[in-house]
Parts: sequence; C-alpha cells; structure tokens
Amino acid sequence: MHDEPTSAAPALAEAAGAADGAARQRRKEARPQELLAAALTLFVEKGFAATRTEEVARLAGVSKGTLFLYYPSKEELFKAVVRHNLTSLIAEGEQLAACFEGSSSELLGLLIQTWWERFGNTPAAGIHKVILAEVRNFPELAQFYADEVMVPAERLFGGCVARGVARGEFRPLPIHEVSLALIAPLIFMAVHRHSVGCCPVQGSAGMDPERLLRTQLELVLRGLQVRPDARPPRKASVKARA
Amino acid sequence: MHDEPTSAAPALAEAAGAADGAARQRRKEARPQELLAAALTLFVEKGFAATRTEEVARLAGVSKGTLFLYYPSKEELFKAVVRHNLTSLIAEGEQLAACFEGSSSELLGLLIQTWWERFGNTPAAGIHKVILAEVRNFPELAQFYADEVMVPAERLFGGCVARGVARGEFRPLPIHEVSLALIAPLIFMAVHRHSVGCCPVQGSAGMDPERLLRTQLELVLRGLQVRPDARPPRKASVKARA
DNA sequence: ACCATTACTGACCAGTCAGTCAGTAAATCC
DNA sequence: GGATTTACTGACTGACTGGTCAGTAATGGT
Repeated sequence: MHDEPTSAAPALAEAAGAADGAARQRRKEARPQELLAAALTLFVEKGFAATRTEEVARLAGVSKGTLFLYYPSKEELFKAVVRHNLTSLIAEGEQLAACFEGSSSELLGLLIQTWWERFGNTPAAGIHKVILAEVRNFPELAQFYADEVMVPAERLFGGCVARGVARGEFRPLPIHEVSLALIAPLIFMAVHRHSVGCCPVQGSAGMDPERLLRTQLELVLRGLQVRPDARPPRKASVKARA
Repeated sequence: MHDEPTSAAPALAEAAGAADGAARQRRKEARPQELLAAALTLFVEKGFAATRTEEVARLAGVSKGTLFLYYPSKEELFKAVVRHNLTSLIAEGEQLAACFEGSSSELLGLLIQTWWERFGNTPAAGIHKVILAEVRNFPELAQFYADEVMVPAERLFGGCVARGVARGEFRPLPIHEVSLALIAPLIFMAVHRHSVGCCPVQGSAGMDPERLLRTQLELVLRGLQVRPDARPPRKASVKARA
C-alpha cells in the first residue's frame, strides 16, 4: 500500500549536520530533538496509529532501539511532540492581548495574523488533525489537549471579544459563540491544509488561506460593529505573505 | 440519517439476538444495510485503520467471514459507507436552492439549517472526520470525496452568495472565500462533535451547535449586507431542536 | 594499550488483524 | 425424507509492528 521510501537516508539528521555516510555515532544531546522532528513529520503525515516507530527512527537516522531509549513508548513520544510544539505558543498570545492598547478590531486582526503565522502555517498545525482523528482511541490525551490548547485559546479570543463589547465597539452577542465563529475557520484551514489540501485532486479550487482569513475577518468584524456604518480598520487585516 | 428500515433484528439488536438464542439466520437481503450501519458506527468512532473488521461483523450480528462475502475488502466497505451516506445528500441541497424564491439571506439560513439537520447532526458527519484523518494514507479516496462532496458543496453555497450579490443584497466580496467562511464553522462543528466533543473533558465549555450556527449566521449575514443598517431577517435562522 | 562505560543496534518476541476456506446448517427442490 | 444449493461460520494463515535485550562499538580514563 505505502510506496517504499528512499533508501536509508537519515534525512533530518543529515540536515542537522549529523551522519556522514553510514558511521555509527554517539550524539546523546541531539537525539531527542531529531526524534521529535522526525516524529512530528510522520505523525502529521500518517496519523498516530499508522506511523511506525521504526520509520520515525530511520528518519531521525537511528535504529528503532534508540528511539525507545529516549522515549518509553510511542504514546509518550507523541505527547512529547505535542508538548514541544504547542506549549510555547499559548502564553505568547495571552501576552500579546494583555498589553495591547488599540481597538479590539485591530487586536483580533493581529491575533489572527499571529496565530496563523506561528501555528496555522507551520507543520505543528497538523497536530490538531491527529488529535481530532485519534482522541477517541486515546482518551487521556483529550484532557491534556483541552487543558493545554483549547481552553486557553477559547479564553484568549473570548477575552478579546468581551473587551470589544465592554468598550462599546462590538454588539453584545454571546461571547462563546462569537469566539468559536472566529476560531472555526482558522482551525478548518489548519486541518484542511494537512489532509485534503495535501492530496492533489482535480477540479477542486485550491484554498488561499490568507485570503480566506482576511475575508472572514472583514466579514465578522463588520458583523460585530455596533455602528452599522462604521468601517472596521484595514490596518490589522492579515496580509498575504510571499 | 434514514431510520432503520428493517424492523427485524439489525446489528445493534444484539439485544434481540440474546432473546432468540444464538440461532443462525439467513437474511441475504438485509445484510448489506446492517453491515453498512455497523461499519458507519465503528468507522466514525474509531477511524478507518483502527476499526477491526471482526468488530464490524459482530456489531452487525454476523461472523467475519460473512462480511467479506458482501464486501471484498475493508477498503471497499468503507467506500460503500461513504457512498451510501453522502450520495443522496448532494442533489437535495441543489434542488432546494434551485427553486427557492425568497431573499438570499433566507436561502442561506435555510440551507444551513437543512444541512445541519440532514448531515451535521447525524452520524454521517463523522465520515468527514475519518476522511480528514486518513486521506493521506488512502489517496484515491481524496478524488472521490472532492468530486462527490466538497466541490458540489462549495458550488452550492457559492451559488447562493453569488445570487445575493447579483440581486444587490450582498456586497461584492470574493465568492469563494465567503462560501468557505460560511461552510467552515459547519464542518468544524460536525468534526468536533465526533472527536473532542465525544470525550468528557473537565473545564471545557461544551458547544451548543445550534446556538453557534445561529450566531455565526447572524454575524456573517450582517457582514454581507449592502445596506449597513438593514437587519437580516429572523425567519430563516436555525432554530433549536429538542 | 587496555579497560570501563554507555550510546547504540537489530534480531527477536508476543500480540494483532485483514483476508481465506473447508466445513456447517438453513432453506429449497424433488 | 433425502438431495441440492447456498448463506454463513470461525479456526487458520501470513504479514506486520510495538517493544525488548543481549550484544557491539564508540568514547574517555588511566
């Protein structure tokens, strides 16, 4: 079913300036990072269950035994990948929101732009796909992910919407639902980009994430405005990147 | 989806099976439907790879051998599930849109309501989760799914938005992106409800799909309106169901 | 040079699962 | 009732994979 990959080449490790040829090396310090990088790549591509530990090891340029030397099980490896890629991201957004001074429209625009650049547009976004796909076979991960990612994210966006309402910028719509309406397209794009978006299909118009997010932001901000004719500011919209 | 047509012991009527003992039965006509129903349940719950054929068979009240008598492989079984559950849905929406006479706001509201009732709120919505999760290990399904589901859906919503723009109801925003902004929360809810939404997690505020869709529709329709003070009609909003 | 330490290896084990097929029993025919 | 057909069964096979561990080789100390 799966096509046979390239002949044993420690691709990622090679990039990190590792193995030259076939010589066995002792590089205790670098292994965890390399294994994490390899695991992220493969988990995002194939999902948790379908990823073979031996393949992760080979992509990291080591043998299967070595992988289990650093991570006690496949499950723990996956958790380590999640932690390594998502933990840092949470506080950042909160800090951004905490010390922002401009209008709430601008804040939401900036938040969405930042989120996309630092998460949606990176391989890490694929983790969300894997979570969606496999939480039900992997129950204790649900709690972890809810605590670490989903609840903080919702609180972050919800806080910004509430701020806008409190300052009289936005209409008093239900905070929770507005937050979700804002977040949903972000998640949708992030997931899509690592599943259907990767498969070259005929006839399906490709998505332009930046363009979608810009349109969606403009639409929702306008829908949120208290003054019907007030035009949401342009400045904070997500700008297309090369 | 459709309610069980056969009153005679279907899969989940293992309970009924207990009543009539363990008598082996020949019911050639009913088997395919029952196997499909069982497969849908398990594929949505566990995903494609993690679902064991023997379990599907048992849930349908037959042995593993019988399953392979009706479907030549697990892969074909999955395709049959997709076809059976999604094929009928597509034309329906198009027909609804084709003969609708009211405003485009009402049309979009009705479309979203119908879509949710007939897809998002049924087990069939879980198929989308499975697709998202496993297309990359299952490439020929991507084309099938794009052709049968995603392209038609986008065309349907895009047509309605274009109708609104042509009639002067909506501002001339990019059709493709507006459609996606409309669809994204629907997909998001549908997927969420079959993954994280199924896992009882502490501290995460549960989602109320109808409420979210209503808020999101109100928000986006207002953002779409040409006349900033024109209030989108209430009638077509998604109403909560018991 | 020799040993001690330890990062690393890969053959192996135990368990799993899609798919098979020789056989069983329910229906149908005579 | 007995013969024939066929829907159905479940033990079995072959392939695969998470995890192990006895052994190998790179390194550093003396």
